Amino acid sequence: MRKISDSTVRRLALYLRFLEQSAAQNLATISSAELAQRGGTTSAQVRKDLSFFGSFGKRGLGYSVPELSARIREILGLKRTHRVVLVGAGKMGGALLHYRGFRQHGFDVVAVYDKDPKKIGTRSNGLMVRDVRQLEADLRKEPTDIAILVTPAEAAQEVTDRLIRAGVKAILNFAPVPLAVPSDVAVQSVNMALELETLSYALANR
Amino acid sequence: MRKISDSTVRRLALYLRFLEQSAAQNLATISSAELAQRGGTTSAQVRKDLSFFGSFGKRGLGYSVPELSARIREILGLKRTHRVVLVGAGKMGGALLHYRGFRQHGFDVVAVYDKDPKKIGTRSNGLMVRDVRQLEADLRKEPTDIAILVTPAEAAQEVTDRLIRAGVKAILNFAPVPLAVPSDVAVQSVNMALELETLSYALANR
DNA sequence: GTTTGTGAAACGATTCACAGCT
DNA sequence: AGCTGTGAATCGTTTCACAAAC
Repeated sequence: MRKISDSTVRRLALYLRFLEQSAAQNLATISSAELAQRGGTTSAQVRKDLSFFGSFGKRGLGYSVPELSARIREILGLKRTHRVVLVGAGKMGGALLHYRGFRQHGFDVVAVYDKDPKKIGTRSNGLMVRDVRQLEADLRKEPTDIAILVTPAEAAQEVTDRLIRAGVKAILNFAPVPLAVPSDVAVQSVNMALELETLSYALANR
Repeated sequence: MRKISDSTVRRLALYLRFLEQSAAQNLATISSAELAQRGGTTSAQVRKDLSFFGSFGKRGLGYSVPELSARIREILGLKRTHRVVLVGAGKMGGALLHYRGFRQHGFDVVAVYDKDPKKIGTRSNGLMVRDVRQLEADLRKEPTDIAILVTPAEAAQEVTDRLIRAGVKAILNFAPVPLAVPSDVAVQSVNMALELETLSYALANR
């Protein structure tokens, strides 16, 4: 398949949000202009993004809300739920475990790992924290291809290596370091201090 | 000043991380190639990024680590500490409050707000949770231009409007909705379910 | 000899604008 | 008449490649 840009993929996910809202309001159709407005982009951009994958609209009418939702969910691989493991049972890990948005969007956190013996065995949101050394054995029994990494910086690469050995193919990284991974593994990093620094730049240059 | 792209600014913040690590190892100079490698980019990209702001290197030698650090900190507006207010004292807000990376990089969370009377008055990491309705009055006394927004989706826009009225000029948004803000206010959004969806796309298209 | 700084070239993403359906 | 789908034009970013500085 033709290479699709990361920004196109992110916008598709955004469009899907608006489509879900529109569905909740029982709207049957939506135009590229309406989708664009809510996503802070242009109607041409919306149509171009969709055109990479097919032509889903009706000229003169717009897009069928349920049909376009289904198509985008298919494109993004969201027609099934995804099992997710979380590594790092600190404050941040615990907060993410309670975040309802994951489950709502089809991402099931099925296990939590840590290496601190004080945390292993404790319960959080219905899950018992397991020893990170069990990771490979557990995933051999129940393959899982998405992990959320919420360890301190020092442990991040080591845990990443372990996750990859266990067959994980996608990592959402909250540790403030870049991860080295083979090219068939996808990583999305969220670096919170970095986000604040870009805001600092914006403030300094008004 | 010439418009600098968001990706350039993010990379500068990344370079700064590596420079800090290099400084900790007492390295005196660093080449664009070394900076590039750690940041997952190319030496030409590093030099181009820096060239928008001046010429900081020595040909044949590279860049002085302390000098380049200082320059980037200046460019990003990081030569002073920034006061930050946090709105939303839920699990996620609490986790962010304990995140040491903010303070380490010069961002001081000075107050936490919530609208839930059950949370107001409780203490978290040395800060008492205040009523969000005090926001305007508090910021009038102590102006603060960065806010971290960690409310549920429903409250996000209302709180944003309040923050803007209180003079906040930059918002790090963890609520899963786009925020409408005037053009002189900067927003960086972190949408965790969206990040997982881009990973799902990557998994579906290997 | 090494590495920067930077125009020029290549590439990629966005916007334009309009023909083609409904 | 209204809105999509899409080539063509535009705009912005990245990469190339080399002269200049050390």
